[in-house]
Amino acid sequence: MNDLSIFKNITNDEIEFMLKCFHAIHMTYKKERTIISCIINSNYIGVILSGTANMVRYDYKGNRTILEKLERNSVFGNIFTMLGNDISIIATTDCEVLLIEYSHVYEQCRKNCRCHSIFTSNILDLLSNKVNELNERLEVLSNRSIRDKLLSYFGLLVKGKSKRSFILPFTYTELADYLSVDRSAMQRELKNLKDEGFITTNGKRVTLNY
Amino acid sequence: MNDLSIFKNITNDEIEFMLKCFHAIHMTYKKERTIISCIINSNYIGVILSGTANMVRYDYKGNRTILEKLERNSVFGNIFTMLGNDISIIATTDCEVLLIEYSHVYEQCRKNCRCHSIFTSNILDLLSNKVNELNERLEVLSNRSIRDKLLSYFGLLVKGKSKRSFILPFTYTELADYLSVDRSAMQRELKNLKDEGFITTNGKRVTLNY
DNA sequence: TTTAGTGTGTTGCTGTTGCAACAAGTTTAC
DNA sequence: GTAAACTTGTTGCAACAGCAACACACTAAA
Repeated sequence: MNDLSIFKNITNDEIEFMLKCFHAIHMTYKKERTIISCIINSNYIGVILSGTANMVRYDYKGNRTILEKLERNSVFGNIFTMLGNDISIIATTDCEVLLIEYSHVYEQCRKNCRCHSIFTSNILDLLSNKVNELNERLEVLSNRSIRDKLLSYFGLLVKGKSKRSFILPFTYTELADYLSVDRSAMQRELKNLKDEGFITTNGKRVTLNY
Repeated sequence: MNDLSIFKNITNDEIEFMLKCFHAIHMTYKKERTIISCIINSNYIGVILSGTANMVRYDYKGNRTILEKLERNSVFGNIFTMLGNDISIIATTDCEVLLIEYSHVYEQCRKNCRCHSIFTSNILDLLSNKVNELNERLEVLSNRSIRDKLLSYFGLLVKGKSKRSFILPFTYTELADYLSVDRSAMQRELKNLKDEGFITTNGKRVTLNY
């Protein structure tokens, strides 16, 4: 458990203690199921322990936007993204999720434990990371053409890596919904990029040749 | 000063003390000037005390994107948005800015003052707000057409208000760069919306008729 | 093993958008 | 008060993107 960002610098013993103190709930969800807190009206933080899920929104036209890909270590909840009628989280494989009521974090617990302040500081780090991710996502979406959206997103996926090659975390259908573009138009543009030699693909493996 | 979100629940006396403790710097910038910290490599938080500014990014094609409109009470800095070679903040009127080194916030000051923990908690609130704003911005940009981007953005501007009317915080040229669309195409779409009776405009005052 | 469902790849058509260009109105600075 | 710089409003044109449709994988369930 202490490999999770939310529990960074906290020992396993402390984590066990905290989970009781915070009344944390351990949930499992089958593939395709909607992950919603059983305590929908309260503020909670969810942590993905295993499996993958997509945070999605459907607009009034029925267009799906994939807001975020969630996997082990990902967090969600109202302090990160308000989940409402239009936004939901769908398990893309079987999932284990930990739910923590946020009120227990705000209200200093009686024992005034050391781990509590570390936990709060971890939440701050997670929030700061979230802001970063959103800024990157914004940079991708602010491109005016599908081509530039693709190249901008691919650029992010190789950032900091030595190889200019990666495995797409999405199906191509999902990718289109992540970039907020029409799938067939995106497919066409991918073909153009391949024909012009900018990229090479092999299934979900993409290599940038520039 | 204690009307500023970053100093919420802190008395003016305490603020004065903190500003010394944090080695805060008070800067002024003339209209059109770039607001950059004189301590560019360190982490700082900037607070706009007066005036307005735009956070902008220029892509490789020279397209400008307005990321955010800043005014009194707005904050910026690396924990919110990494300011680099491509992103900068330009004063749109004369500005007063307060710069606070973030290291002073992390490292608990020797006096272990009450206000310090309130300050940290305020930063957390600001981060959480920032995440919210970014999510809203994302919702606007994820619309596929200019029309839907406009309507989605206008919807945000009247959200929670009783009147379905507002003054645009941007010039129309800036608005196009905020929505990441071509200005003339946007102008054309605004005209369509007016012709179809969805909106009425009078200078920067926009009224929604639905 | 068959079938239903979903992802991938492709194309024609059409409406939308970006670009360039220009005129007219406004603001700012000298 | 005038010139320069910028914003607003408009249009034609060409490129692009969205939509619908279909064929062909591949996967998962019956």
